[in-house]
Amino acid sequence: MAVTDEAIEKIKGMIVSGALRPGDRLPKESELAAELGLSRNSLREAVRALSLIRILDVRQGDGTYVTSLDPQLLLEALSFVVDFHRDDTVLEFLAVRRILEPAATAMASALIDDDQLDALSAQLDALGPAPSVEELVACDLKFHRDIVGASGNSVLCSLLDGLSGPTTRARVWRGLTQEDAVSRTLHEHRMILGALRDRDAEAARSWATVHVASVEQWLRSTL
Amino acid sequence: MAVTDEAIEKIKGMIVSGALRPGDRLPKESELAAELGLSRNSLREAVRALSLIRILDVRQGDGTYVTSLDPQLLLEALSFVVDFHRDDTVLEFLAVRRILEPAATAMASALIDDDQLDALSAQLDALGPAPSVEELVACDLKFHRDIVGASGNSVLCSLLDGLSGPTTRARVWRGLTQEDAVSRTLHEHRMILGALRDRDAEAARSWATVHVASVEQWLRSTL
DNA sequence: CCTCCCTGATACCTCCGATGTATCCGGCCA
DNA sequence: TGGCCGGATACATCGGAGGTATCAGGGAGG
Repeated sequence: MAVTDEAIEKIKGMIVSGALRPGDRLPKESELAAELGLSRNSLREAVRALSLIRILDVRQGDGTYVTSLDPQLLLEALSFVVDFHRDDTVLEFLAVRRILEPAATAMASALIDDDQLDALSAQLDALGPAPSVEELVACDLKFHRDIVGASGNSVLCSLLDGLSGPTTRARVWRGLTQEDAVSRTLHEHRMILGALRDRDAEAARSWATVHVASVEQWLRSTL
Repeated sequence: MAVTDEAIEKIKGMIVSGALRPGDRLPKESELAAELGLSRNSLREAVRALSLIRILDVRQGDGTYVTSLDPQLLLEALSFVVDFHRDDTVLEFLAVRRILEPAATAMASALIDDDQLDALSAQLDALGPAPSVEELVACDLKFHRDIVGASGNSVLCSLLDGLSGPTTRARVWRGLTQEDAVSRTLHEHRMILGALRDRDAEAARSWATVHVASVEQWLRSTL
């Protein structure tokens, strides 16, 4: 195995074993390189790779630190990976989202509090009578993100966040090509919100399923 | 932004835009470095980072290639990230798996063919009367992987594969500490298989839920 | 006495050039 | 024809030099 890969494994080992804790500072490049038995150049490759997936946080002039290792942070890297997928696999991502999103919405129905519900209502009302496509997509993303965030499972939340990336483009196209998609989407949002207010987990789950499935159906017929 | 990060973005852009296709070979280090306007050393950091998450495949003495970009390959990187999570977030991962696995099992009930069902049966029968913990865990992983693989959704399959990593340790502990876990697990496996043979999606979903939930419950009571 | 600016130390950033090593391919020999 | 061998190619690794961002501490000014 290459020395750089060894270094990646060793640093990973130090973190997993607990020798390095979240927020800890690593020895400076030259020291760590000497400690691991490789050149600074090769060590930098290892650090850069771990930095890309948010394991390490490098700050010039300061030092290199272990990140918080929060699920949210680590799964952020997922969206980077997801960006590389071509359109023909978008349907598979959407199918997974269709499984997760209804479950998350149902979970949220039991945990979301009144303040959050009011905020969601205000958010929907804030949309003008003729919103732009960009506004609509942003609102849609925030609406679902807030609900999933109330599910109480940060892994689930981050995962859905990452998976929603590739469907965003699809939503834009849909807004551009399908006229009644806007009003239908807003209606579905209000129905989901209503189900959450009623603490009706099954209704919330069903409306979320309908919501994702409509995008899926449209996309399937288009490709 | 640092030149290395710029290089990462540029290479990503070349792939996403289609200028570089899966399997394509990149220009050699020195040429690509000149093309992107940075040193070979800095370029190597970018390439190494993209190599860690399976976007690029570097072969010494040959060249650097774009991988197939299959969802399976890219989500392999997920398990690397998941390894960094501490035990206190295992429950959240397990909760996500509890959502996905039943859905995948239900999907498989409609698609799995007789040969695959026979293979699963043979696999369960192959376990001796007193299997070791390692054998049991390996068998358990393979059993679920094969079923999820029959769901027809490779993204779902890879995702579950990645998420199952951290629960593996839990399963080992369980096998070590809970006496009747072995026979109960095997019984649940047979019931899942029976539901698949009957093409009974709802029964398959329920047995899969029971299966994951039992691990979740045990883990919750232990931590 | 407190605040602001400057300066030095520290640590990462970027580059260059050289050497080692694995792979591929074409020519040579049996 | 088939296998062996050496050159060409491209990545792997190294050591050092100069640049830049950050932080902490000291001194001038209010």
